[in-house]
This record gives sequence, structure tokens and C-alpha cells, in this order.
Amino acid sequence: MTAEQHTYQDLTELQLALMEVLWEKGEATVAQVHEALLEGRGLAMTTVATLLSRLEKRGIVVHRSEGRQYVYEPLVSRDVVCDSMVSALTDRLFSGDVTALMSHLLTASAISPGDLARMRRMIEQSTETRHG
Amino acid sequence: MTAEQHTYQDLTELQLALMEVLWEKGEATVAQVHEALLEGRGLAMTTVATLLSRLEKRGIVVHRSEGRQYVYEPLVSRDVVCDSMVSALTDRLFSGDVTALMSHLLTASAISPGDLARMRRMIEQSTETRHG
DNA sequence: CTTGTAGTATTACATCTGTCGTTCTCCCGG
DNA sequence: CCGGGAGAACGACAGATGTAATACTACAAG
Repeated sequence: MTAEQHTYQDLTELQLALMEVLWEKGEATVAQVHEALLEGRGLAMTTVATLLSRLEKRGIVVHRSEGRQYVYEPLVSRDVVCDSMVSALTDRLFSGDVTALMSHLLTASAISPGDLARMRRMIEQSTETRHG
Repeated sequence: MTAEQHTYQDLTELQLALMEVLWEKGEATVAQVHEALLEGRGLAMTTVATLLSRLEKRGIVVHRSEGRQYVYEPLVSRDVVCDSMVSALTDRLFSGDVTALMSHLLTASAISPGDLARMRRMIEQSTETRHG
């Protein structure tokens, strides 16, 4: 019922920010990623390059040369990363019990009545879909 | 609607394991924590001590002396940490949108029909509670 | 008073992450 | 053919984490 121990593809906030750019654009040069992250986050170009190359070492992105620039491209989809990170959290915090996470979500103070309603609708839909 | 930027109390798997022991026992000596973690994780006593003292430096636990042993005690509740970590994930991955997390949970392959049913029940209850 | 010992304090080291500065290289304009 | 740039490559450094060996201290037994 619960998962084996895969190795999670856990990304930090910053790494995620880089990936977000790649996911959105499909692929991007270092300069493009740099520019996309400029507002709100003043990183040097070399910083971005370093981060990207580290991500590549981890097998999360690849690059090819285009002229004398590098074009990076994601190797894992956003969905896979989401899955991985949510699973990691669920495992660490709730022993892999998704319903426990849900329960937490429902009782957490951060949730609004509107959210609740929306969630209920989701669940209903989801149930219908499954029943076919 | 979405959260401000608090500083998350994000703990790693290992740190969480230590905390778990403290939360469960209420308080514990280094040796007790060490013993509790022994099976499944062969850590040296000094390692546990180091970890604990680092946790203290971060203000997550405190210790008092009892004889010549240290008794550690959590300063933050499990619930607060859960909140914090779930929020962090929600923010990073879904821009703080809890319903998006929910949605992900519902469509993730890891979920079983049983889970789904249980969740629906939860939502219903939760809705009633709020209304009633 | 001496010593063994339990238990803490200190130091150490590798890896990962965030963040660059500096250097190297190669192509374009003159 | 040469110098200036644009970018990539390399190396650095600090802080966090995982992991532990070693040093120190104070008490209990003799």
C-alpha cells in the first residue's frame, strides 16, 4: 500500500525556480533563464550557469550547444517533480498516508471555506470519473 | 489569499526523525534518542548529540541538565512543523494554492479508491463542522 | 587521591547549496 | 592578423547537513 524507498527528486526553492523557467519555455539559454529570474531575484549570470550545470550533473536537465551558447532543456516533467516532492513530504510527515495529509490540509487554519467547497467539488468529480 | 513569506521551519528527514522521538516521549536524553533511532539507522551517540545541539541552536529544542546528562525537549509542536512544511511545499510547488495541491493529490497515481472514499468522507465532515 | 567511565564539548571532514570572481576561448570587426 | 567581447569553464568560499573521532570533565569506586 505504501511506497518503497525510491530516491526522491527533491528540489530547493531556487532550483525549482530555474526549472519553472525551463518548463514554461520548453528550453532556454542561460541568458534567458537569467533574465527570467532577474526581477525579484538578483542573480549573477554565472550563478545561473552554475546552478544549471549542477542540475545537469544531477540528471534533471540537459544542454546542447547552439552557437556559443548553451540551451538547457528539462529532462523531468513538472508533474514528476511534483509527484516526487509531494510523496517525499507525505512519507516524511505522514508515513506515506495521503489521507493524513488531506486531513491536515482540511484542519489547517490556512484553508478558507471557499477552498473547502472547491475541494469538495473536486472530490466529487474525481469520484465520478473513477466510477466511470 | 496566499501566504506572506514567513520563514519556514523546514526539517530534513533525519532532523524529523529526532524530533519525532522527542514529540513522542515529550522529552528525552541523548541516550534515549540514540537508542530510539538505533534500529534502522545506525548512528553514533556523538552524532545524535551533535544533531540535537544543532537543533537547539536553531531554536527548535532546548535542553536542561539532569545529573550529567542532557534532557532535550521540543520547542515547537509537531503540528506547527507540519503546517510549516506543508505550507512551504504548497507555496513552492503550487504558488500557495491549497486546492492545487488537493487536485494533485486526487490525480496522482499513488492514490487508491479507498483513499478517495476516505477523503470524501473527511471533506463532508469538515464541511458539516464548519457549517454547524 | 587516583582512575575508570559515562557523557558532553570540540574538532573534523565530505557533500550540497547559494553565490560569485576570474580565467579561458573563440568569433567578429577592423 | 589582432584585439575586444560574449559566454562558458573553473575555482572559491560560506553555511547547512550527515557523520563521527577525539578530547575533556566530573563523579563513583577504591
